[in-house]
Amino acid sequence: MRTTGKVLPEQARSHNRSLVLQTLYHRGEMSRADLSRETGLTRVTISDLVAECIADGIVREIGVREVAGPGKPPIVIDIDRDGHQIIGVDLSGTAAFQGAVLNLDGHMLHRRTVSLPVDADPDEAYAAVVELVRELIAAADRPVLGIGVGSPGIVRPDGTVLSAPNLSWSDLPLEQRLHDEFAMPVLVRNDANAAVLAEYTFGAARSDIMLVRIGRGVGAGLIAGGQAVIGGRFAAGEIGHVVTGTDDGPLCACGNRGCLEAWVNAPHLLALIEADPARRGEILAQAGRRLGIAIAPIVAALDLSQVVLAGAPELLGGEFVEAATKTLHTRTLDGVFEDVEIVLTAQRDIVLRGAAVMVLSAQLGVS
Amino acid sequence: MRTTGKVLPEQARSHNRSLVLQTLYHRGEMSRADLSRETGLTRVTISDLVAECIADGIVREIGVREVAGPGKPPIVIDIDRDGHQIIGVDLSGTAAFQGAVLNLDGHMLHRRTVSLPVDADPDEAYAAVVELVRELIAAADRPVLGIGVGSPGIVRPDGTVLSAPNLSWSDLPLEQRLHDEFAMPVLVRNDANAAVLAEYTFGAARSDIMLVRIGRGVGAGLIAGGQAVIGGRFAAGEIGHVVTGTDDGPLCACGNRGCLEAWVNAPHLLALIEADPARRGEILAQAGRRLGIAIAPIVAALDLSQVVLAGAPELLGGEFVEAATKTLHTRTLDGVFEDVEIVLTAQRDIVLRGAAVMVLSAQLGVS
DNA sequence: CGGAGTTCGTAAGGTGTACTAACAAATGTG
DNA sequence: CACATTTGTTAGTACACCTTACGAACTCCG
Repeated sequence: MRTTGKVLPEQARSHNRSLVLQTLYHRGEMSRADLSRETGLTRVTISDLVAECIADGIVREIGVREVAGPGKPPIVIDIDRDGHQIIGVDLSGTAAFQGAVLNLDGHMLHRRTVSLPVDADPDEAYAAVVELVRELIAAADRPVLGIGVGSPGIVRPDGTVLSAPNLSWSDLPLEQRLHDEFAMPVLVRNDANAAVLAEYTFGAARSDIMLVRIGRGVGAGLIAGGQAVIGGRFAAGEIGHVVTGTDDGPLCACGNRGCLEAWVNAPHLLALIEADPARRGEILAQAGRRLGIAIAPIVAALDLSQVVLAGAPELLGGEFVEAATKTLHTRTLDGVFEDVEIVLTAQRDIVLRGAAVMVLSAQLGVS
Repeated sequence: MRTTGKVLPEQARSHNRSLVLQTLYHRGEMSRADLSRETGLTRVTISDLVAECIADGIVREIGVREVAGPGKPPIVIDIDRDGHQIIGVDLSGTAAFQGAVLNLDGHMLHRRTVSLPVDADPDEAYAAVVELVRELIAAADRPVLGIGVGSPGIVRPDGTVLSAPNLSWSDLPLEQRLHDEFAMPVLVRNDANAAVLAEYTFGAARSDIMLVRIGRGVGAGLIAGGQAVIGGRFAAGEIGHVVTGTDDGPLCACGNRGCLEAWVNAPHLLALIEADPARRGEILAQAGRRLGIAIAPIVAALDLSQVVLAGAPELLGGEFVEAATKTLHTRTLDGVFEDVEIVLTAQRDIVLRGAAVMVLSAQLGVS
């Protein structure tokens, strides 16, 4: 694969520092000697790296571990999970923006919401984001590590929102403008990409997963081989308007017929169920089958271990996920893909927590 | 993303060495000063790295460039593209195995073939591979950099063929056994993965592509963000038995109906055309549409820039690729995926050349 | 035609990173 | 209580890349 760029000793050091933090983050409290065994770096190097992290206030010494057996008792250290805080923002709501102050573990400490006027113009929407972030920074009671934002639409890796129809944004350098405004690290990414990061970091750690968000629209975030998939046009995961099946289907807002989003969007399903409550199970199963049809080629092509759904559990939880799983299995090769799971995420506020992971990853190298 | 492992200074050096070779490989002849500007490393470091590569016989000084302008004329250096040779092997044929000796540019210097008895048992098939490699090594007239093998079936990253039904192989540690046999670097990978590497290295350099091989079977190799996609079960690209469409379809060898492979495999298309030559165009267009249906979700999910087809050009070249492209565009979101191309590869012997790239990549860090 | 300026490649010495070797501190074991 | 074991630190070494400086070879211009 293409070599990316030169590596200087300094960068190697920061890589090893990230390795230490990553290990501490996921394994929890441990001694320097444990870290040395875990990472393969020598105790001397670990001591040096840890001293640096302690000086930065990222790591702290907990105390001495009482241990049976010979030898000097180890000093237990850990990430100082409450020493810094992260601002997470979710712009995917239709009527309001959600925000939260989180600790480094991704736990929500304070929540804020700003409602968005109907048909808000781009500047109003931006002003609402700024107001939300300002409130959150005021609510934070520890140094803030950075601001993570999950935005709908297509977002460039530099945090420019190329197009977000719901917010009437196009080519908005949101990350840059928020950075200028608040003078701290800012990361802006697509909402579904943020969500899959949360699942990857806080959920069962598979290295190949797809997370499908089903709400008013449908969008996915993908991780392949432990790497987020971005795409050449930064539009990876935009599967909402893939035509699903060869038998026509409902009319979609985009003008086509049979788009996945037209089949399975939440308001559509709720309307169908309200019109005929008795057929609820059948309606949900039909929608689940359509999801299975759409994702089967993706699961096979990427050899995904797991597909995670995020959306209203009362819609997606029962007949929907069962029908989707069954359809996925009947439409892919037996013996290889028969153990692929479709599950609902256990995470609440998955975009907010994903936005926090973005900051963790960029600032500490942890995810 | 998960940090992979510790980085020692020695590894940083080998990374930078690969960067130098990579740059030289793709840009061709240039001076040390050019390399310094291109890579960002200083002239001093470049001189050091280049000296090491020259000592290893990988790089050579070509001569002094005649140049207009002031300053000392540069000494032009380049990869010694004919100083070493690579053995490439393609096991995807049904009646015979193909092999070749290639130079570092991927040009074929000598070809060999061994025919495979019908219903060969696993040991006979393995013996045929050994014989082929032995002949190729004898034919090579420069030091051999390594042996690359593209095998059908599911291949683990360590070169163990987990299952290759056509060859009756299962859990065959082919890479290890060939390494024991020939005492030189050996790389065994899936044939479609090898093919996409060839396309990536020698074709137009997009960083997100899928290559679909259509012959007796259908298989794909994927590169996302410049990284080969492997998959949790090492089965990425196994899209042959994805059911395509919701209107039944032809019976597949696997027992299902409507698999992509059942729709578009070459013998099937040839049989249909022979039965009714007048409908040739219609038959090919129908098959192309099925391919478009199957890959549309994959293109959208990964945001691929290009889908490359490898197979018989007389089948895939005309109506097939046109219908596939049109279907892909009508089934994905307009304005985002409308410029995705489906093209036939310009490469001949793409698996052989991909096998050579595997060796280049492993030994020199070049791809 | 000779000096100034430019570019290339190399040499010498400095900085940063991780390593090995060795040691003090704190504990369990015979 | 001597000894082994484990932890964390100190001292010195190896390595990679850097900055600075210089000789070589060429062009340009007075």
